[in-house]
Amino acid sequence: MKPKVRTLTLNKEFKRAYYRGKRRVSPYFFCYIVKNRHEGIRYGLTASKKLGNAVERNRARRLLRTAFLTMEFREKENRDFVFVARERILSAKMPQVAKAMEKALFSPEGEKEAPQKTK
RNA sequence: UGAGUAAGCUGUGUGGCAGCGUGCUUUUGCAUGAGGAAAGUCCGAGCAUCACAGGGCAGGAUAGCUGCUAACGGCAGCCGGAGGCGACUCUAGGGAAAGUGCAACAGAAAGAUACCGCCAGAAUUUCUGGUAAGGAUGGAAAGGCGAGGUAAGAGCUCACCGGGGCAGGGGAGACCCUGCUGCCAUGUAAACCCUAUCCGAUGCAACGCCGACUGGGAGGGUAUCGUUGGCCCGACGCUCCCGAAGGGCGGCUGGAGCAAGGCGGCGACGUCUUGUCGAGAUAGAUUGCCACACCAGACAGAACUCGGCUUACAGGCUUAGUCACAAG
RNA sequence: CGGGGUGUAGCGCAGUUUGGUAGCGUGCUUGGUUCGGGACCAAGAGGCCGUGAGUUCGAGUCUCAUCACUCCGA
Repeated sequence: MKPKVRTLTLNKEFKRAYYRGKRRVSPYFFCYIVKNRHEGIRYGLTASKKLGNAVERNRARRLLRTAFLTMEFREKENRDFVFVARERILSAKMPQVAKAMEKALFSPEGEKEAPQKTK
């Protein structure tokens, strides 16, 4: 029922998302969305060392992956998603993360263009 | 009953639905799926590639003895030392008469001497000689303490204690015991150093195979170079780089393996029999929801594999000694 | 997987080799100078040397363990 979802692996693809992508913010993660050509839906997960030890990083990635795979997409969509975990996700539960992701991905059309960087 | 010591075990469990990795079946399922530290990467090995006639220097590591082990800087038992009433715990524990260095300040003096003092002589407030018993300084002051002895003193002599040497005895050895002799040289080697033993280098991103020379690249750069283009993405060029870096497969999990029992040993451990197969990912797999139980779940996630060490850790459980009090 | 470096006053750094007194610049406080401020001059405060053990008479310094940050190679 769902199309096969590929993962992003190359450093190049992540950097492209950071430079070109649209940035969404949530208390639990950042999300970079960028269009691609004919690749379908792809996603990449990032949990930095600042987040905690290996157990906590694994948990953050698991929550994001499980939440992402339950999302429903249109048939012929070509997009890359890159998620960067934030610290608060460690104290979150699954329904909260799923709700936040739904809001970040499908909500308002008036999507912000990579909002003001603090620097 | 209270206090305290040592050793070890466990590390949420069960069920349902959905989902993930691997293997086998094949399109439906079945089996299996993180730890005692998987961690830190501090040691030791296996394995792989390269180098290599033999030896030495340099450099590094270790440091009581005997054993265990594939090996070790690990472990066991014992010896010496330190702490504790005790159970017990801790211990980098070779060499300072091979040599060099250092010991601030204080103190007269830091292994060499006389400041005060004491005694003797000259001399009349100083000099000479003797003296380490006393004072003072210091972490350390002429082996310690008592008696004899002396002008005053001193291992000068003696008893005890301590240290060195020699002899005898015990022990596998470290070392211990006894006797004799007879007191000159402090500390520091986690200062240089000396002695003994050990160490070739690199690490699974090792290494092997497939695929490629009309050249190839699926690598890096360029959000600020060029072409295409209104702009963005993208493609091609450009430039840097590679000589297979990328990809696929092997290496990759059956091993100094694990469990139970017997035998040998104080023990570390060895050996025999029987049984058993318990992750193998490659951006990296264990989760989500529900139910029940327990006073409620800590530290924490395999990345080639083992043996140790070190560090982190909620709660629970077991065993063996000790001391104090009370009762028998 | 492997190999290094750093941690000292609010901030930036010496001192560690060769163990005994912890210093420099800037900032801070007080006083002077000026009508006032700045600059300048003088004086002063501020440090359990990342943490914990050990060696030593004595440790910022030597040894071991540990924590944090950071760099390099494959």
